[in-house]
Amino acid sequence: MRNADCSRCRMAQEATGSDVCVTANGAHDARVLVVSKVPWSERNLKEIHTYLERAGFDISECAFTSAIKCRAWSIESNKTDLKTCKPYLEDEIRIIQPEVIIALGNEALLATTGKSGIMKHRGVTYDGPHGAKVIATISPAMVHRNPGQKGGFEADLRYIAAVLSGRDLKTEHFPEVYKIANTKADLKALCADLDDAHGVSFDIESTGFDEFAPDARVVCISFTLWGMLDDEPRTTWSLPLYHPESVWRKQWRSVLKIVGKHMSQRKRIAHNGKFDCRWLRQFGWPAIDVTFDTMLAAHCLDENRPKGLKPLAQSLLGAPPWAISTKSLLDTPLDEVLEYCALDTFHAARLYFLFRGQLLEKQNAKKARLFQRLLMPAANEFIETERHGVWVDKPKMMENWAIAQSELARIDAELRQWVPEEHPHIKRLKSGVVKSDGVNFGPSDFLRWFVFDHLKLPILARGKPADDGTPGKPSVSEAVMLALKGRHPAVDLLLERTKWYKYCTAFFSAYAEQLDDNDRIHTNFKVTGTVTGRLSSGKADADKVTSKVQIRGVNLQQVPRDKMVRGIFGAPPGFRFVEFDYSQIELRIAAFLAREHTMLSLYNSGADIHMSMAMRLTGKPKAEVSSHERKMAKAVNFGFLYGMGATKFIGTALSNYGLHVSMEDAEAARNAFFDQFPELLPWHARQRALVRKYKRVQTPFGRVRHLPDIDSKDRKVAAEAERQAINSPVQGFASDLALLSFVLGARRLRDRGLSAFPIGTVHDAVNWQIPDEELSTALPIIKHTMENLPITRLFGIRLDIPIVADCKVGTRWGGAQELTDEQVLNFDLSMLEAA
DNA sequence: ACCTAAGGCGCG
DNA sequence: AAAGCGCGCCTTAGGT
Repeated sequence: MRNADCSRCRMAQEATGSDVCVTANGAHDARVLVVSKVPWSERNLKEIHTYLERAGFDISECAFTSAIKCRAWSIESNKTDLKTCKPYLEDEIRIIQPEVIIALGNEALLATTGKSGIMKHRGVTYDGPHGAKVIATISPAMVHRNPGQKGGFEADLRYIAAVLSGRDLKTEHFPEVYKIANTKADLKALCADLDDAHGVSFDIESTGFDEFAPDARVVCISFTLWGMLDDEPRTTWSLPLYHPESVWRKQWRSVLKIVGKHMSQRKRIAHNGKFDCRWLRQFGWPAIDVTFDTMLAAHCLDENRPKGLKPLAQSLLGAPPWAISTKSLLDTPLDEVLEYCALDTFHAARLYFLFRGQLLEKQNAKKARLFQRLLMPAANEFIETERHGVWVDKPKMMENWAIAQSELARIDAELRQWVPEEHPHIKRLKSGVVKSDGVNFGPSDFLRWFVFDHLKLPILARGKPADDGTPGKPSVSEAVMLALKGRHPAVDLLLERTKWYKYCTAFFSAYAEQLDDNDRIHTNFKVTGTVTGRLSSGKADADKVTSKVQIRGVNLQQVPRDKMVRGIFGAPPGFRFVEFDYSQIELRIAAFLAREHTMLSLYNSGADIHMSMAMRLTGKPKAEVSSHERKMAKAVNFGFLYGMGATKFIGTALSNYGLHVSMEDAEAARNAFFDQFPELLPWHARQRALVRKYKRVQTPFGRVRHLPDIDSKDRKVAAEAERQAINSPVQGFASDLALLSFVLGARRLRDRGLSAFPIGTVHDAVNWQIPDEELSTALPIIKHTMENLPITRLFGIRLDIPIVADCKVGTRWGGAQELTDEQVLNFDLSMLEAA
């Protein structure tokens, strides 16, 4: 069967000797044949052995081969090569007669099943050649390129091992009792079951991400139920709603409302329930929230792991993969959709029992408290916040957008006068006709040609070198352009262009797209979005829906401070936009954690650390330091605080101030910072020692940052983990204080019967929409809440630093008026300057 | 038609 | 020898 003289494919022309037509390695009566794309190297073979053994395989039952038969280094194989080699592979399969073929990667999948699309087909069993079953997963090479895939890869292998053991995994991981509510009697029974249940996990399938879209529909809903004494799910129900085959299609809204009246169980569980609750409230449910969100729990227990329901169920419960076959739910047979949704709730319920158990363990007591007292309430509070969204001054937005566009056009026209008629980036058809003039003043290869080849300006920085060592492309970043400023008029224009370009593409156009009929933009806040505990904001979670529609998100945390942009967000007539932000919260917390007494006393005396740095750097007296210069000094202070070295400082000084700082001066500035605050370096050392010992650090509330990289042999990687160990407790604690302010502030305003509501958080600030007549009541409540958080009662923490929240009020976010403490406490509308 | 990485930049 | 931290989004470039 091996043809040592084979020359059919292009690979064979380069390969010699034993590299030509490589045959299977391993037992020739193997039960399992592992197929990769290209022939196995010793190292790869060793690696896959380890993976397989860990997953429960018996290596003596495995053989290893490849879809491409010849080993060649410089030639990339293609589909034709796969076809050419296929007879050899099929011969091998015929002779070995494996029970199961594991196809690693898309090429192996294609060669064994004829199917393509590894992410879609992974974990599914297909009939392969000569009676063998084929199950595919991703290739180890992909895991190398993208380490985040490792967990899923290992879960797939464990699943295949379980299939091989002859167990019926689908039945093992399927609800014991599964019912579909198709008749009125069923509906009645479902409601009765819901009333009797102690706990329920629920999940919807929807037609999209946006519950406010005119065509938004709930396709179905599922529930998994259990009783008070159960420690596993008992019954799972699926209720078809808006689906072409659904008996309830015409009355889906009223049917949904009926079941919504039976949701008073003690325990309500969902995976990212914020999404489902938002939709359900939109379609008539009362304000149901979730008592235990499995995504939040997963994140709280281990912030580094993937948080999707499927990866969690597969890796932690050993569940077989489940997915929906086609893109649109409405085109998928109803039974499949219902079963898919049912499995979601079933596995969410099982994850609940698992995570609840873990959170009840003694060593997780602090995490459990954080979860119960902060994360769950915050996620539930965001349901209404996201439904409210933020108001936008639409005419103003259109006006500013038009200005940005015309500025951009003006600059582009001016820049074009330096572009010659002929240049290497003109794109021509074969006929010679110009297809495109190739001019692109964005960070493109054209711009690199324009700046460095055509204008002959010097290359000041390069991008990352390629794997083969070829140098990176010349950088056209703002810092480089700033350094070239004045060398050519085009450089100045390019610097000006960046801002307008960004405003048009990233901001105004996205805002316009997202505006609803009430001139509001609804953004998504992810409570599990970061490793430190900060929130992230932007696009909706892609996990929920199998729609392919590209939806841009609006990130409320990166709105430019420029009044031109921030000034279009605000409150509609009769309301005010209010921003409360914690003053220098991270520095205060660093002072608290480091026990840095100089810094602590500075806060009591009201000194401005950033201003002193700005004066030092610019050599100007206080009165002459601009707000921009102070902001840059802030970056320097934070840089040193979190471990920045002198070299980076030189770079910052150059790109931010255009200042050429010598190494000695840089060292001096750094030394001055740490001399001023002598307790900081010992604190850095303590954090480094902590992370080296425990591989993790935590905030006072018990939020944990795991840093396994601390054991890396790469010093750079380990040093990064050390700096993260310094930063994370500060950043995490600061964001938890803001999050608690958001939760308690919203709750207290509601308890007072006010209609004011929070719009969202921006790391150390909370924004609110408040009716004019409520300002005098609401402002003092919010300020008092933020400055006197009950963290001793809730988390057993006592802070000995003053915490200060500054207040800005306006009709718009940008340009809002700062109020003094006195004005906040004794507010009167007449205090506000005319807009 | 899709995917990923990297560069760049908005925010804190 | 060299090393601020944390995000999301857009584009380009290069790939299957």
